[in-house]
Amino acid sequence: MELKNYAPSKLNYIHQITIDCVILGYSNKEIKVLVPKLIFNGDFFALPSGFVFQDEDVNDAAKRILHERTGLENVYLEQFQVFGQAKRNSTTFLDKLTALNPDIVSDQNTAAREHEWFTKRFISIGYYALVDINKVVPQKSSLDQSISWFNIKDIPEMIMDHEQIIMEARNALRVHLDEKISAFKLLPETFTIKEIQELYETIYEKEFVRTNFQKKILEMNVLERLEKKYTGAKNKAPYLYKFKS
Amino acid sequence: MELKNYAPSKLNYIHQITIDCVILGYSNKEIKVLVPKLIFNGDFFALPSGFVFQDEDVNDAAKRILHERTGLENVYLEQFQVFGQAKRNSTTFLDKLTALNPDIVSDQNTAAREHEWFTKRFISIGYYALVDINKVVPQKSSLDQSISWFNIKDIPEMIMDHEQIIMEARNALRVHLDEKISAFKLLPETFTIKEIQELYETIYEKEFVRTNFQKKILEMNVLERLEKKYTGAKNKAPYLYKFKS
DNA sequence: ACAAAAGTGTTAGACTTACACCCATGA
DNA sequence: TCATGGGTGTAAGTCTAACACTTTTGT
Repeated sequence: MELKNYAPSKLNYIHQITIDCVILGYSNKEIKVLVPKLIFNGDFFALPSGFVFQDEDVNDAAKRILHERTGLENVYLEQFQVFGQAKRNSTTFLDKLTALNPDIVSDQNTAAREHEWFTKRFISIGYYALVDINKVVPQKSSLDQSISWFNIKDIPEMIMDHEQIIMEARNALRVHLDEKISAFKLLPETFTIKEIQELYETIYEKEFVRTNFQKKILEMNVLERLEKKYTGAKNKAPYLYKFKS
Repeated sequence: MELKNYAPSKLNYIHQITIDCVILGYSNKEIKVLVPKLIFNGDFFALPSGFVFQDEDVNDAAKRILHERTGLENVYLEQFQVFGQAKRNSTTFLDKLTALNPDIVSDQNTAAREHEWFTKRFISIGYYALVDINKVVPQKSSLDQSISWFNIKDIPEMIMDHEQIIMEARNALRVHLDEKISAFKLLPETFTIKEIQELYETIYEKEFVRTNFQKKILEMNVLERLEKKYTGAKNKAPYLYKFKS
């Protein structure tokens, strides 16, 4: 494969800044991260990333990158940390990449220019996004071979410090969860209290007492009670709720 | 005045990234911010700022900038937010500056190069620092006419969005205060509980009940009780404390 | 009627808040 | 001995955690 059509150095981007998005979803009592696998030979996994155009707000760049991979707009998105270590460059990654992909660039001009772009040290601005996993149709970028959801507890080896970025995103989420719960979009439109509880238990990796959890959530006053949900199970049907808007 | 000796474009800095430091101190029941006034004609106030060297950690750059202005090392320093609006450039500031300072650069090469450096759009990484105001001997940089402490409630008009950056720093401090007991970095080596209380009241702009505050602080288990402090006042002498290390 | 799960109520303990009280200090 | 402010104790109120009780569902 060739990089002809991927030449960030030609575009009007700010240099040495990347945006890395940790896109979080929830299903099956697991927090999932949307992780692309790159097209190159060798198993390279990298967070959905991108650059900032000269005339673009940083937050808008993050929204754009998120939209490209998920097709979603109006997603909950939060800038949580800057990763700015000096040795934070792609050299190791690129060495491995070019060793495994000798034919990666044929045109020497492109090679030199893109090599210069990519071997520079990057400062990364970390964002995390919370999405309704059922609404997302993951989109590959031109550099992606595939893109899929991974359990956050079972992330493959990733390039550079991307595993650390994911873990810091989870820490930030834990800190913010309660105070911003109604903004969160990890659940479908309607849901039962049990489902919220399972979500909380997954995020914090601990269990909550059912009856107290129910009260705590209801007393937050952010839920609107809807009809009951009859599943056919031989027990009392739970109410459905949605977030007040 | 001339800019001959200040030519960031010549140095090996990362482009389009600045670090802005909100240096916070405390005295006289006021939170103070260390604000330099620039050497140019016209009243230009700007946060202590700087750039990141190619081979330098972002956090280290912040420490360096802080050290330059305060002479202090091992200061409490926290990265709190990235300011990344696209229209966040110095154009307005530079227009005003050059209008008021027509002789600012004599050498046309320098002028052009530095102009290009400064008119680009910058992404700023905001840090706040908490310092013992008595230990700081504020240092002017080569661009500063003066540097002094301002009550955070009485900040002069500043360039670009620097006033907003200060307010966001205060918000971040309020959120972090208890959990990181960072407040103690604002006090001298030894202090009374009354002094901590006044500090808290200043930061949160609200009053606390003396007796309960005392208990809360002592129960944090981070203070070591020292000798009494005899001031000559005709009342019981309070204990001095220091922060356990 | 029964098991299972949802929803509500109740009680003990922990933590907060308000304030009473005593103590040390210097005039 | 008095006024002042520091330090401690206590009682009421609020919040939290554990769990008992009641309700609803389908077999």
